[in-house]
Amino acid sequence: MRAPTIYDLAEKAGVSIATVSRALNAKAGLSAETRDRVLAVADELGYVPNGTARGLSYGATETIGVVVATRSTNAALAEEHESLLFVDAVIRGAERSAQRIGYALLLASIRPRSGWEAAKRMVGRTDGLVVVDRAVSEEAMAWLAARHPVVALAWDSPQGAELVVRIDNVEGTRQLVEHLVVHHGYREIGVVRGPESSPDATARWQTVERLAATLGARIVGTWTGDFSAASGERVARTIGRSGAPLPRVLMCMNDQMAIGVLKVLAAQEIAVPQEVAVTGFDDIIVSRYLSPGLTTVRQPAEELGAMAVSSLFEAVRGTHLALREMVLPTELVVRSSCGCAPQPWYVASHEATDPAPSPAPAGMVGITAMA
Amino acid sequence: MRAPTIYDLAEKAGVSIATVSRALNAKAGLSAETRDRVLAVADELGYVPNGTARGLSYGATETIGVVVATRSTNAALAEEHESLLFVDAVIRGAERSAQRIGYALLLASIRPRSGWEAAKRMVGRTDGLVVVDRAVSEEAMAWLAARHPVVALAWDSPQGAELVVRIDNVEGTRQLVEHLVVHHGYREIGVVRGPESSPDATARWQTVERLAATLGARIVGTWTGDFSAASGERVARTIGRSGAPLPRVLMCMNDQMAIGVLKVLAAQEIAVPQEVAVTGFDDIIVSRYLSPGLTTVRQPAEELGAMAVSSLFEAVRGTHLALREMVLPTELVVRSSCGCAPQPWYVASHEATDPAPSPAPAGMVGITAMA
DNA sequence: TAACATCACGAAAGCGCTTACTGGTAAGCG
DNA sequence: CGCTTACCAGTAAGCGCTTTCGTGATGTTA
Repeated sequence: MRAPTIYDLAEKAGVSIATVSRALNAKAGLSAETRDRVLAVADELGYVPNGTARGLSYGATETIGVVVATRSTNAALAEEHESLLFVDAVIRGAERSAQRIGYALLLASIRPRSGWEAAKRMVGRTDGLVVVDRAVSEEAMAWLAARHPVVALAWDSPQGAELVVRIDNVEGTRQLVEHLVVHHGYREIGVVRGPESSPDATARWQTVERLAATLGARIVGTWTGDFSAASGERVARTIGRSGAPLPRVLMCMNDQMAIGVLKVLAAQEIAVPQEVAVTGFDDIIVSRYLSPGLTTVRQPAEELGAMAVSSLFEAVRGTHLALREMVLPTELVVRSSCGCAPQPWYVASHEATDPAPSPAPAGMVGITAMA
Repeated sequence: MRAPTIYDLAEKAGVSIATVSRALNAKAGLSAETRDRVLAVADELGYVPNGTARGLSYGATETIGVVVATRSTNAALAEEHESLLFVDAVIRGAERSAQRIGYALLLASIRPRSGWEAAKRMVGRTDGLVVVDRAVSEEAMAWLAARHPVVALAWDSPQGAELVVRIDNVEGTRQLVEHLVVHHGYREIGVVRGPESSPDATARWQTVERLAATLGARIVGTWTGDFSAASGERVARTIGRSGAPLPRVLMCMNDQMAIGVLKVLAAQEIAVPQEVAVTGFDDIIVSRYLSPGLTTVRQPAEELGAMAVSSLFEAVRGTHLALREMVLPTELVVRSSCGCAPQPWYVASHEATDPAPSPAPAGMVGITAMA
């Protein structure tokens, strides 16, 4: 049972295929009766347009590709899942945005030893690509960007990408450090850093270092994790074993490591925030459900994805866009792990359940032409 | 700058387009020199095949669509994210499986008031569809399945779907109840149920009810949530306000509700598991990082996605498949919220960090012909 | 050496659609 | 009344690829 084509519709409606096409695409220059007749037949036959044929003829796929990285080589390991929370949110945002403009979303994941063939193939199947968080090498990025509209997401300044969409790590970190040092008066800071390879981790750490000096606090120790909760655990146990006094606050460069740290501290019955305060970065979903609730910096992951797709769309549509960088704002989220009083119940309840109006989509903090 | 086509390659290599096509697709009947010459030219020009043209000519898109639901109407609300954890894992598994067979993955989300147009459109752009967790209505499912290969994931027996892939809720629940009643000897069980509309929730609840009776335990109360952590909070506060004595164990029909419950209990300084034990279902990522670690039942979400795609592929390829149902096994995950001793550190560490060999992909517990 | 199989490649059809271009009819105008 | 214009709808080209069929060259057999 072959799927019906416009030829079938044309025959059944007694018109030409051109007319069918015009009716289906709501083009002008068709009488209302003809249009309705065609649409009725289409409905009756359960017609669905063939996307490949349409794309070939129209000259555009109306599809946008999202390229993400799956760092772990082992699909069954927890660390893979963990590191992907951010990516999942980005994908959701991208899908939402794509659907709004009538585009489809094609997904490809780059695995450690898989090479970037999957990304390459997407060039011939999409109108543009969103490459998330260094999913491919610089060279691959340059290759892709040379022949396809590409936006780099959460990636500072890759070669060739027309567009960069990222968050304002500096401002988010600044607010957090200020809260800890100025508001709480903490003077001794321990830092759980992220992987060297991560631009986010680097930007956050450099800001902590710079601001701590400025504000009169001291970095009393740094440890390096890989952004996974497991690495947070490892770091916390290392600190415990060292016998050195705990810093007054442990700033973790993302939430997942903070979660690992909190778990170790709870097991060792070290009171948070009384003995040591702990903070994260990202505001992943569960952070609010930890005890104590994790003070962190919210990163608009969905908005990033949505913004990437919509700017890509404009780049494809619009005549041509200047090289641009979009920086989305972050937001300090104060819960109780920093030493602030726990929120009263109704607040927590409100936060989690209230169908309050959506916060306006994160606006752009700055759009700067890149040199 | 137009993208190079096989015509460009043909001209530059001095052969016909047929030969180019044969070289690119590694077809037989080509001399090695010719093949290499064509491939060299393709490489030089940075050729990427046009997927739409290929699909149109070849008669298959080599794409599989995944249709998921986004229940929340408000993209910015936490509940949306929460309910999607499972879906994210499914998508990852599906993508992995698709990539392995050289397929692309197209993603569409059905939003509350968006209708199922997005799913309909996918029929013309894919070779098959995976519909997750009642993302579309029964009628829509029937419509889709009537004209496209469709597999229903985590959805009992929709009209028309050729394939159903789901987990063994009954066995997972059975193990959990047995652990609580037989091993721990708990006799008074409170149940935090999921939404009526969820087949998973229903299957789990019915199993609890049946087994409790069989094993001599009593259901001392049931409350209904909507699978979100926020609803878990609400339920826990309701229980607290009621003044009634706590059941010895609160079985939550998924992890997210358990997380909400745990948060309230922690805030009210009710000791878990000493005063009340708490369990979940799903084994989402963070469950192991809670204090106490959440005892739950692991649901192989990624495997579900992978299995759905690979069976769909076989259904498309193979001559024709009988109606089938695939049931993936669940696994009881004992942590400390049930009253078991906390795992020694090295175990937790191992669980989270060790690059141990992947557990064998979950095998099928049963493949049964559906009537 | 004739007859025939095999091999390597080219010519051309066609996948289902969009979109110029074209034409035919009715209305509007001087 | 002859002409232009507007409105509808049909004809046909072509998007970039795969694949069938055909053909000349080469190798094989009696």
